[in-house]
Amino acid sequence: MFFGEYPYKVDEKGRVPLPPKFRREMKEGVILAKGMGEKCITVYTIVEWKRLSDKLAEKAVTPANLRKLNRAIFGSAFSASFDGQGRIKLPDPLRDYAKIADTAIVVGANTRVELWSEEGWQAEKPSSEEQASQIIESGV
Amino acid sequence: MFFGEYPYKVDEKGRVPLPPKFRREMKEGVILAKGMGEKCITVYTIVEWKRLSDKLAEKAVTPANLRKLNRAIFGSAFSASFDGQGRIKLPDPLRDYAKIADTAIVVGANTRVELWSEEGWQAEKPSSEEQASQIIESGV
DNA sequence: CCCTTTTTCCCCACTTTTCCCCACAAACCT
DNA sequence: AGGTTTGTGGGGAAAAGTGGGGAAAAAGGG
Repeated sequence: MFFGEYPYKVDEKGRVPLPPKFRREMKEGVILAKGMGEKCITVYTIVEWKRLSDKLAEKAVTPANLRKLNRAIFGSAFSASFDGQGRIKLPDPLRDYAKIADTAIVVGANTRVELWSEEGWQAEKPSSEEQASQIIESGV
Repeated sequence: MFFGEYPYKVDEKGRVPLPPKFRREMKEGVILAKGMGEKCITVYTIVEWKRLSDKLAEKAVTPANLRKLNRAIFGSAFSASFDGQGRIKLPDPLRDYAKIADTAIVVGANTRVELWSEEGWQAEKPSSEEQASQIIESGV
């Protein structure tokens, strides 16, 4: 379970730390992929990634469909592991996609972790909060 | 069950005590999150947090919806535990959000606890009392 | 195919923050 | 009144954030 919002520096080598609490649930490394729909990088634990890709595969009705799906999902995914300081290297294609320059906002989103550029996060946050408050006001 | 209203100092390290009576129901630590709608910090027991987040997740109708919800709810939540003196460290993003400077008003609100800035609480209290008396007058 | 250049990865180093512990004074309870 | 609990402050050890050097591996060009 991942919580919270943490700003981290991305150094010249493209490395970003994740919070120690997150690392402890990611000992076997992580899968980095494009955020679905959103301009961010999604960080999956290995088990979460397996669950997701299995679930998607079930949904593909035709073989051609499945091939396209696999291409899209696996084509933009990279595995990564931590260096001695708890950092991962962001693959350039993903870093470009999310427009992350020298600061990354690490956001815990329950089963997943997301990496945002400062600007991207400033834009997304209100929209997510809006969505959330609608659901909350509809009665909890 | 949490009662009452207590002012506490926030020290230079961002630590706030909770009343001993509250602590005793929070031995396994707490989850701090943004007040929903209000500019305060909400303190949940672990079980209360689980109940809330599960309930919210049920309400999401689409995957995109659920992603935004998780982002908003979990992204602004932090886990915390008590030091030897019964204090917790307020995460900077939440402290900023609630505009808590050097004094926090700790308010017991039945299943939850809230942390307010002095000014925020002065503004909110009359509005809550007003609302409450309307509900009470409508028949208890 | 080999040599050069670039990238990756592991290690070390420094600074800041966090967390755990101790200390004291005020309040409370009996 | 005396002992216990609680509010408040701070010191110091440990952990985390940040930056960089250099060997190994990969890529690219002649």
